Amino acid sequence: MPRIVDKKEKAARIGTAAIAVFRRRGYHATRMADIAEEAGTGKGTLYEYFRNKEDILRLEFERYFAVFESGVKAAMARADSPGQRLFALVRFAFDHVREWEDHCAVYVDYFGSAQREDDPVFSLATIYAEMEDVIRTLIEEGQAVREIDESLDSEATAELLVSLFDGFVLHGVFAERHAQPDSVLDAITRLLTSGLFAGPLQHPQDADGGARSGERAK
Amino acid sequence: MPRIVDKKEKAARIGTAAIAVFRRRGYHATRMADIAEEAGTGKGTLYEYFRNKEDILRLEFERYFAVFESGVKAAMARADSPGQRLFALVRFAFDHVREWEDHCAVYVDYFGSAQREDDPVFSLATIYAEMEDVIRTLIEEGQAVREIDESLDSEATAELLVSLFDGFVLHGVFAERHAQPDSVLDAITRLLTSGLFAGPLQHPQDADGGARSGERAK
Amino acid sequence: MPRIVDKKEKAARIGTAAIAVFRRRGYHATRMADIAEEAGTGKGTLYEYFRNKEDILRLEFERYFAVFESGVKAAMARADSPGQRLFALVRFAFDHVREWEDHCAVYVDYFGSAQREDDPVFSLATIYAEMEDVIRTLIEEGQAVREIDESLDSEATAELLVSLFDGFVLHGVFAERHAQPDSVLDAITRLLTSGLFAGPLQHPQDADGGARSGERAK
Amino acid sequence: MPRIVDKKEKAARIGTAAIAVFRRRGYHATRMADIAEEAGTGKGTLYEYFRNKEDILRLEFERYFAVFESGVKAAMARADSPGQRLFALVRFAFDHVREWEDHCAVYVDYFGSAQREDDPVFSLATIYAEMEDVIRTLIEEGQAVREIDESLDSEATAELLVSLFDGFVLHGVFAERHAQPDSVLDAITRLLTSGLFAGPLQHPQDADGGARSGERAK
DNA sequence: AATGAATGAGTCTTCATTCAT
DNA sequence: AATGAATGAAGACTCATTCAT
Repeated sequence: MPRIVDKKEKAARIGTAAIAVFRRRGYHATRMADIAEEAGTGKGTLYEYFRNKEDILRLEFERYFAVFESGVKAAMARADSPGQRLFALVRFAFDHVREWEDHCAVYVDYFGSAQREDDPVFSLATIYAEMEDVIRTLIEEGQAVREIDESLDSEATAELLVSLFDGFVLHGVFAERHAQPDSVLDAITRLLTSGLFAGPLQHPQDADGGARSGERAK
Repeated sequence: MPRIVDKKEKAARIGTAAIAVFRRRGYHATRMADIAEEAGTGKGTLYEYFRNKEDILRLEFERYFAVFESGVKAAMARADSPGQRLFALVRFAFDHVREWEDHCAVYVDYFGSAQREDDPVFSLATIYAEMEDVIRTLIEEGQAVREIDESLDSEATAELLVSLFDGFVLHGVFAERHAQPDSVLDAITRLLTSGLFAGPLQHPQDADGGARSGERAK
Repeated sequence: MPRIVDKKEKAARIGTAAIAVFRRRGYHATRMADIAEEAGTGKGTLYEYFRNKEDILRLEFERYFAVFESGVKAAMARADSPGQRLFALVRFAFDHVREWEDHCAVYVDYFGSAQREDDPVFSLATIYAEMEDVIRTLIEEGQAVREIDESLDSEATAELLVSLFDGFVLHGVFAERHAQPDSVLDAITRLLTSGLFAGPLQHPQDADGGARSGERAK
Repeated sequence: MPRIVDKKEKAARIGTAAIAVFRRRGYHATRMADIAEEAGTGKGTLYEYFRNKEDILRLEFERYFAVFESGVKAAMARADSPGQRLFALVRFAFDHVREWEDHCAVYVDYFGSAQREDDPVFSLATIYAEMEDVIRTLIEEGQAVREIDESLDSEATAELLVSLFDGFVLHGVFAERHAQPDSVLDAITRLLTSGLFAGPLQHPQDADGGARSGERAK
């Protein structure tokens, strides 16, 4: 008999509004009043749907991540070889990030300062570790069937790919993108496929003493 | 005269202390009192050397960036071809980042939320744009002398490289690194040189309708 | 007509529920939502029966006090001499308090902080003054018929008895009672009847200068 | 080199101011701003000396209680027999309460609602239990040397005395005192010494069925 | 009549910054 | 020059009360 509301939908509206403001002003600079205003409600109403400021972010993150996870699964299910699955995974991840750009920017902001390794759902470290594991396995499977170059260090390459992904996200936050995102994706494809150089590169001798270098170039 | 040396040194001590605490607790969570304690001074003293909290970060950033810039110049001066200069630049950047890891982590934290396009010294966007410009030019020069594959989109690839760099930084902040940093650098070298795959990859047909895809793969 | 019965009964249910929660959590810490939950209604419903939070307490207090007043009258009507009326009054008061223990505890809580001398029904000061008046009169009547020791200061003794009563209440709130309430009542009876000591007590000389003491002991 | 302050003294000033305002407005209704104003400082300053609102009360309570405890010891040391020690204790307690009237009123307010049995320093129940123990022991010692009537129930009487004390405090909070406090103290002395009545009282027959009564009167 | 969703006034608490010493 | 005591602006959060349904 009181007002009837779709609680889920209203929570979603608030969550979306919050992400928008977080993106605009940054998580820390955002006041609850800002979120309320953006969502078109009173301050108190926010607390009917979320326990506190951090909780709004957490719940949005869970939503974001659930979509990501199921998307990854679907994308990989459509591919037939380890290498193609790897490709599908990379492609999906980059597309997903572009679609959830605001969320990503906010997570960089938020996780950039807070290490909360206690909460596994909210722990980027855990999520990254899982991602790297999946990728590493794909690389190794690809190597087993000679689809991927056997000389690759699978662990390092997995980390590299996740880093590349992170960089793509971060770049969208820090810098204005000048090139078309599509063309950057093409460049990534190109890079993964055949590297940058036209032919074997003549490597420079390490001039700084080579302390950290070793036998890096082939 | 000795006064001046003292001043500089004390400012440096405070700056270093601040970065250390920022890294540990995050910029926002760090209180001036924390910095003072870490630096072994009183709170009030901080304001003898810096205008405010943000100023401490800004000045450290300038120091970081000055070293970076001169290092880039030196590294490039030692190489003889555009491709090698590009390589030298990438190598130096990654080494530099590892050496200034705390600073980088703090910048991710700080710039992750604040967009201050007003202040050109403090604007990552500007700095990134410059970096990308240098890299793009190198790529184009490399292409002119057929050292670098002419089919590369120089702008997109420049952005990609900077992103890769960002990702490397970010990953150190967000995730624990599992692979040795050196082996990741090797993987990067490897990737730049010849891509991931053993031979031409058979690309999957895009199953999701290809809305965003176009003719991405060659 | 049945509506009216319902109304009264529901108000009573809410009032009882409120007292129970007030007792458990304290008046200030109790939220209207708690009362609603305890009463098995919605929050809004409370306001159909009471103007506000304080009003719930006020109305319960009036109910409590009405029962007390009529009980006092009945008890005194059954006794035949001033001294016996005094005894009956004391006995009834203590019994009443034990029966309405939760109410009493809540009043201590509530009146402990709020002085609202504006509302005479709700003013403990007024009620106490009346009680003391009744007792003082009884004492004086008892003294007139030589039933009560004439050397007693009737006003001070009246206040003492009310204080003793208060203390009994308060003690139930503050401390866990260790002795059986019945045995405490017995001790009170005993005390009123013949004091503590076996014979005349040799009073100590006041060593602290006796500023406040004077010739207190006979 | 910064402003030099007697931290102890300033904390004391704030504590005293706080008690005064708590007394006037009640603990719950008092805002930190009120305390600050009364103490003649800014709001923030309060937090330099106390962790939070409750802490102000807690620390004042500890001060109050320390004085009480040492006073009790001193008073009892000056008396030579159990009965006289009991008297000295009672006298001191009542005097102390009058001197610390504001504190007592505030404690009634505060403890009236909050049961915090977790915190042993702040637990009235513990303190009361200790007091009752001391008194009970005194009574029993007095009985052993036939100074105190052996028919007394020592536990119940101890509780009664503490209750009487409580009541005296509470009465000062709830009601305006009409009789002179000194004369109430005299009445207490009188009561303890020889009860209220001139001779053996003819007890009324319990008319209410006597469910709770038993053989209370002699 | 009954309800609980909505609200914003009100409060504690934090902390960057100032400034007397 | 160095300090830390003082401060108040600012912000998260609570909860009595209102009111649309």
